[in-house]
Formats: sequence, structure tokens, C-alpha cells
Amino acid sequence: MDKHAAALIIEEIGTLMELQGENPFRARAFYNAARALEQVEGEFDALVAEGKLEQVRGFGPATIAVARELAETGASSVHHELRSRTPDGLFDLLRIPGLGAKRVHLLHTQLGVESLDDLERAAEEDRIASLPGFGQRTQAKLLEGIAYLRSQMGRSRQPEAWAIAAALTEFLCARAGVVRVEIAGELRRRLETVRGVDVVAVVSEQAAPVITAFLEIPGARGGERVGASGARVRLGDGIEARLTCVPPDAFAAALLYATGSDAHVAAVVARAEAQGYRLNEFGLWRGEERVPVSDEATLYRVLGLDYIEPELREAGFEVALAAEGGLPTLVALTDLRGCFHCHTSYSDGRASLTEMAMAAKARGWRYLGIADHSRAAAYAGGLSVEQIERQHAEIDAWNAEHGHELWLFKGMETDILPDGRLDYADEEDVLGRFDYVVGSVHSSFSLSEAEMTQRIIRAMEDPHLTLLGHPTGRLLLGREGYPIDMDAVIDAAADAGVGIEINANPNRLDMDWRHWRRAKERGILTAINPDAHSTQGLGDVEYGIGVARKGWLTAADVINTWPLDEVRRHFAEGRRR
DNA sequence: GCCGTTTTCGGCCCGACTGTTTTCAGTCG
Repeated sequence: MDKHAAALIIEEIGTLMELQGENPFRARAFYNAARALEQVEGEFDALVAEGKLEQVRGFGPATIAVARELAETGASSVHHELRSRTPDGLFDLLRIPGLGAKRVHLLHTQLGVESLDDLERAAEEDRIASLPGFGQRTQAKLLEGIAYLRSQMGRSRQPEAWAIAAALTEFLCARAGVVRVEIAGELRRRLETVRGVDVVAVVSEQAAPVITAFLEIPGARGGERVGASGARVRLGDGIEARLTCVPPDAFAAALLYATGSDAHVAAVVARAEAQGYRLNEFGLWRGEERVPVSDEATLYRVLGLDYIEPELREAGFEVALAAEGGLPTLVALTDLRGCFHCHTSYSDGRASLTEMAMAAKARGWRYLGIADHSRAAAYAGGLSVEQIERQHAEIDAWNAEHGHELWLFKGMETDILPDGRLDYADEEDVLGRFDYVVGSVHSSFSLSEAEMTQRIIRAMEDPHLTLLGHPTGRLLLGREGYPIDMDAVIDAAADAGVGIEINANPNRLDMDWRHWRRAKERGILTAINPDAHSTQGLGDVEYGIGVARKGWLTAADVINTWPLDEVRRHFAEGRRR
């Protein structure tokens, strides 16, 4: 069994225990074991077979028994038994802000609530407010949370969607007659969350056998045909996958249509008409004759347009700009030379400073900014002044020995306190010891929009602040960001010369791409920051690249594409601000 | 359930906030 899959099951045992109202510390033991498993080196089956788990901190007799059963049979009877007496709907309830396992358990046992629908009914019938620990305000907030979850239903975050897309591509490429498979739709446009995965397959002969195979892909359910050449199924956690099969000469038009957006396609169709062509999802036509276009780039070129990257295909006005050669050269993953927001085991990161540095070097990066939590973030092991000094000594030692290969910057993710001061700000010259400072909000989310905006603007007045971290605090599919006047924040950042990060964690993708064109016009710089808590987490920069590209950003707009010397100069100038 | 001992039970990341309470449980980051 795959280590990650095993860890997920062990973790779910913990969640199920909590939902069943068991001792929360017992549940935590399973969470700890799952986390320990993710960190330990080696293949899962070998770890179990060689008895190596016995030495792993966090594993004891009960968790080892589960691991052994998973390795031998691929399933866990403990997990199965808990799962069978826990309604699936309770997992959805956990996603509502303000509801944890205790309260879900109470709602379940006291009111028989087993799903979002049940909860909504109970709240509307005013049955929740009278439960111990609940009240009118909580009841109203739950209804808000349900409405938000409903609005996000059927959507998936990028990692899950890309995993499905990769598996689908591999599966389809192996079918006879399939010559090419491309991901399309919202995923190709790199939207922060997507409603399903769209795939276009070029088939050399009959589409029917490919569609039949698609409908019978392992794990598929609820499959149905769409017209003569398409089908949809549900895969994984219920994410919808849609397939369109086309002959080679229809590929370019079909991919354009399947990629969208509707507004973009409409603008391209209008452009085609203006140029004396007719465009539909089966091809490009002049009169009754098909115009041969082998791929999208050719299709755009025939219409007198520069190639329009999928990320730019949203509102439709990009088509007019493409006609004038007015599109930017978008930043790409290969442009990155480092990043400025990652955590180490000094605070809540899983990897040591050295491990993070080596991982950055292995990615071919030239520098890495370490930004652990500040003291106010006590839950995350925020650093005391003594720990900062120790970390800085370690960074100096690394740079002395390895700085010519990978330079480490001394950074900090400093809490923006409720009144807008930066953590450590009233202590003599603590913030001045860093090369740069990322300021983030981690507490007091329920301020009003005016207060929150003021809080952040005040933080930007502190000359130590280099970058604003995840500016809305949103968690995709989980929690809306706190209310904030982003236009005012952008203006204040521009005035203060503070950059705004693109937090590349796929749960955040914050600041949102929709704000970046305006921010760029105001001259605001960004850094694509993975907010990594592990060595693998550094790879999340890929999702941030998607945001930057959707925001029309070029490499020049993104500080972590700059050469080391330029970054140093930029930080030094910030210091003198 | 696991850990770590002042070695066999008591504590478990920790402080703030919120909405309940009328002194605190639950949630969150």
C-alpha cells in the first residue's frame, strides 16, 4: 500500500473517533501516527514488514496493528467498523466554520442530524439554539456556513483535480485509437477551484470504444453519454470528469471550446466572423470549406491573433488585445529562482532548516527565504528572540559554507496584531535583524471590513514590512476570507512600497488573480510563495504560477524570478525606506 | 492511544476569541 494512502486512513480513524465522541486524545494519537508516517523515509510495506514502525515516535501497539492490517490486506477493520456506524454527511458538517467534532457529535446524538440538509432544517426550525453551548447567534452562523458550502459544492481544489486529470490522461492514452489527450476547461485555465475535469481526446477511428472504456474506468460511477462523442462520470471523491472525443481535424476547435471561458469563445467566434470565417466546435470554415488548423496556435494565427494562453481566457477582452499584439509574456514556473515564505521545524514546519535548504537546491533554486512564525502565533510554535538568534546563526553558518550554491535569506512571517502593529514591533531592533518581513493576519478574523482594512493599512506603515502575506485569509472551499477593502489595501501597498504575496498553497491562492491586473497597474510587486511546511510543500509554487499568469503578470513583476543580487538590493532598499 | 518518566499514571502545541455562560467549553490557527 502507498504510504500516503495509509496515512489518510489512519487520520480518518482519528476523525471518526472524534465524531463518535470518543476521548479526543485517543483520536489525536491516530492523527499523530498519520503525521509521523508521512514524515518517515521508506516504502510503507517495507516499513511494516521490517518492523521499522516500532521505532517511529507516535506509533504504538494499536496504530501498528492498523498499519500491519493495511499493509497485508489493503484495508483496516477498525476503520471499516467506525465508518459503518458514522453517516458520511457528518464529514460535510465538519467543514462548517465553528463546528468541530464535539459539536457535530452533539448535533448527531441530540437532534439526529446526519447531513447538511438535516442541519439546515434543524436551524430553520429553531431547534439548535436551545442545545447546551449553542444559541441564536451560533444557529445563524451555521446557516451562513451551510449557504457558503452549498455555493462551493461540486467544486474541487487543484491538487485533487490534477490528480484525476493525470490518471485520466494515462488511462485514455493507453486506449487503442487514441492519438492525443489534452486537459481543457477550468483546470486548463487554472481557476482556483474547478467544477470537474474536462478532457479532449483525439481519436483516429471510432469514438465509441473509447467512450465505453471511459464509462467503465475503475472507480467510475454515475456515468452517462453526452451526444455521440462525449460522456461524463464521477471519480474519486465525486469529482465529475467529462470527455469529448474528436477526429484529428476538429481538435483545435474542440480544445478551444472545451477550454472556454464562454466569454472568450464568444469573442473568438465574433473575431472569426469579422475575418470572414465561421468557427464552431467542429472546426473553422470558410464558406463550406474546412480551413485546416492543426492546433490552437494555428487557429489563433489564422484569425490574426497572437496565441492566447489558457489562463488569460476569461472576460473576452483579451481577444482584442491579442489582435494588437498587446498580451504580456507570462511568468513561468521555470523563471523561479527561489521563494520567501516557508517554515522549518523552528516553528511548525516538518523539515529542518538544512532539509529545506537542500530541497530548494535540489529544485535548482539559487536562494530561499526562511519565514517562520512570530511569537504571537504560539499555536504554531512562534519564535522567541533567543530562537531567532539561534536560527540566524544557523543561517549564517549555512551561507558561509553553501551560500555560493544556495543563499538563505533571514525572513519572518510576522503576525499583524489586531491593532495593526507587527509582532515584535515594540521590541528594540528585532524586526531590523531580518532581510525581509512577511506580515500576515492569523487572529481576530471577525473585525469589520473597515477595521480589518485599517489594521492592514497600519501594518504597511511599518517600514520593516516587505510583503503582505495571504491578504484575505481565505481557505478555498472551507472559509471565505475576512472582509477587507482590497482596492484600499492595494492603494496603500502601492504608496508604502510594500509587495503583496501570492500565497501558492492550493488551499489559499491569495491574493486572488482577479485583483492582480489592477495591483500591477499600481506598480505592486509580488512573490510567489508556497508557505511550505515541508520539503514537498515547496512544489506548491506551481499553483501560485497559475494565479500570477491569470493575473497577467510577467517575470519582472515577481521578485522570486530575479537574480540573487537584485533581490538583495531590493531588500536592502526596503530596509532604508 | 502514546509518551515519559520523580517507572505505571497524568498529560497531551497553546493562547485568544466567541458565544455561551455567570466562569467556561469549543473552536481555531
